[in-house]
Amino acid sequence: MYRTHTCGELRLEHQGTETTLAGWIQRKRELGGMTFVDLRDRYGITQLVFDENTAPEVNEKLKGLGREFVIQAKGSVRERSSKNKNIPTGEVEIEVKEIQILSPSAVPPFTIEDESDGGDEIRMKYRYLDLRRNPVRENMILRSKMAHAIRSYLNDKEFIETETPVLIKSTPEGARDFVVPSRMNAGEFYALPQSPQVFKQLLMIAGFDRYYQIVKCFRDEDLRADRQPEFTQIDCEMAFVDQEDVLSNFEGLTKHLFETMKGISLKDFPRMPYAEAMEKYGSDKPDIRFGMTFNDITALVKGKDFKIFDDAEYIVGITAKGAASYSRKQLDALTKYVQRPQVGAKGMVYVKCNEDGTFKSSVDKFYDAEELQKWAASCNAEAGDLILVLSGDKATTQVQMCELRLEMGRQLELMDKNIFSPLWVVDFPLLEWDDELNRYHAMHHPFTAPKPEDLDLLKTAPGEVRANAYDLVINGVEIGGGSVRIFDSELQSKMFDLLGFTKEEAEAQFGFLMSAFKYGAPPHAGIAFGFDRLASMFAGLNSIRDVIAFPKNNSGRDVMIDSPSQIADAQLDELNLKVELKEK
RNA sequence: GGUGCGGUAGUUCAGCUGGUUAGAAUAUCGGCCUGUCACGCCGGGGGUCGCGGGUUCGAAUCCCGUCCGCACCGCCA
Repeated sequence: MYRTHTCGELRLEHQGTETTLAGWIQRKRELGGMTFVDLRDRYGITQLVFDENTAPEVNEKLKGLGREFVIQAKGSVRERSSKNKNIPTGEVEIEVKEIQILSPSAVPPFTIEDESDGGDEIRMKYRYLDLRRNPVRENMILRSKMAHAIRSYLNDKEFIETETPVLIKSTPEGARDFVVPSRMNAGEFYALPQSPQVFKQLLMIAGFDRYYQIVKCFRDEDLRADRQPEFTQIDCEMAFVDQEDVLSNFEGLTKHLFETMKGISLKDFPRMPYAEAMEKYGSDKPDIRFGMTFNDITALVKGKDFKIFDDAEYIVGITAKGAASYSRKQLDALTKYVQRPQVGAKGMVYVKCNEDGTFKSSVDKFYDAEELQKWAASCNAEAGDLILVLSGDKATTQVQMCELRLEMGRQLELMDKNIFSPLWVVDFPLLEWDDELNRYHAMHHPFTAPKPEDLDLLKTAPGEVRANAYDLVINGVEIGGGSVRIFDSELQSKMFDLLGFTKEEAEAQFGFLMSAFKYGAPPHAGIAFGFDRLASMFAGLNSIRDVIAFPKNNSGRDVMIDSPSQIADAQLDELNLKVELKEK
């Protein structure tokens, strides 16, 4: 037996107990005649004492020990003469009678402490050491508990957890696929799933009624703090339901998670049509922790000889409460911010609504106080507020203003990490025009059902057709999305047709689904949540890397195991492959 | 594919308008220390200043290229 107790459980009531502990040496404090050793495991830290009463050979053994050695210590629990109130085991210590080195340790490359001296790069290279640190491990425990809570909630509601294959078929729609060569089928490749989409629909046709899976998905696209090439989804599908059933079920799940994980009870989630989100926030994932919504002032400001506005398709203002005191320097910095290539605005117009009722704007030459008063009225600005205006073509300007609004939200500290403002964005467009391909592509995916009332538009104005598709957005983060699916093979054919598939292509890629629809497909709908994003949000972190045990870096590399890597010629040979890199 | 920031001791960083032997903290090693718990005190060792090229009498510092990391844009049905 390696241990009788963990390093986190001994208390004053254990006084006199003979115990055996095992763990890592957190720290050694040598005071000459006596030495304290903090022994650490997942559960806590217990202090070991060595002094003149300790056997000489034990004290001798102690000399060679350093940080992160794994040792076993036998001894008795006693009350400390000077207690440490900061840790739960701080009232006791172990009077050590015997120690054994279970495993020595080299000096670790960074300190294994809550506030490590190590930067991201080295901690990722030695992730197994990083995971020893409390904050990192706690994130993983949080994730584990969330997964448990999700499973138990969905199991209680009769959802069947079903595994779907990881080696599937590549499809041209959507993100790039990761592919896996097949040895037994020379020259052919599996693809890793971007989502188990078609399988869960087939499970509905199979009559499972309710399916879920906490499942790895794969997308071969560039990474971000909130995007990894392999990530985890809470994937769900329900039969004989409409949009409302899905929203209420998963609003329920979300509330349950906030309640059990964070003790927060959320009010009912507002619903916002996509069109409204774009008009008011310039984004399909608005952060509604704060207002500062868009005000379209296009009609109001045109015709005053200000050429930039006269030439613009769309002119939009937001009101930053209490920001009239912004200095010239701050305003210049804001202008610079929107001019960065990432945002890409040409310039920014401001209007200070001064406390004394006067106005100071960057366009005083063109607009007098009377005009600016109208702007203020339009933008709900009062004395002391600052109006910021961007202009240009509508779609671009909306995106730019969205960035500016978020930046102002940050500057004015309106984005409290401890406040959670969820909403459902609904009525997404079914299709989106793709300039490159010169055709429509599915905004969500090709299996999404158009709204019945918009069906007639499919032929005349496909871009205006709305879908029964929905996203869950919390604090400006897209947590998940889903849709009501097509369950009619004819409509599905029509969709593939609209998306530029020939009959043959549709048959080759999704023939199995089309035939399945012929054998009694129930109406069904589903949703998928980004589990990593949800976990990072619950942990109060911005990067999903922090809630993934072994994440990949910006370039999609695992710097610890050093993957991806080349494979042996023999392996290539078995796969009937020859690697010849294209010239750049 | 693009933009920005960064790469200096094991680690985190300072130094960067060119000029002595490249510093600090921490880690590490040695000595002293019987109630520490970020122990304390004294001392030591530790550097391919990412890499390559250029400018210069002289480059961590300036220029060009390149690699790597992070954030973002494009991309992510």
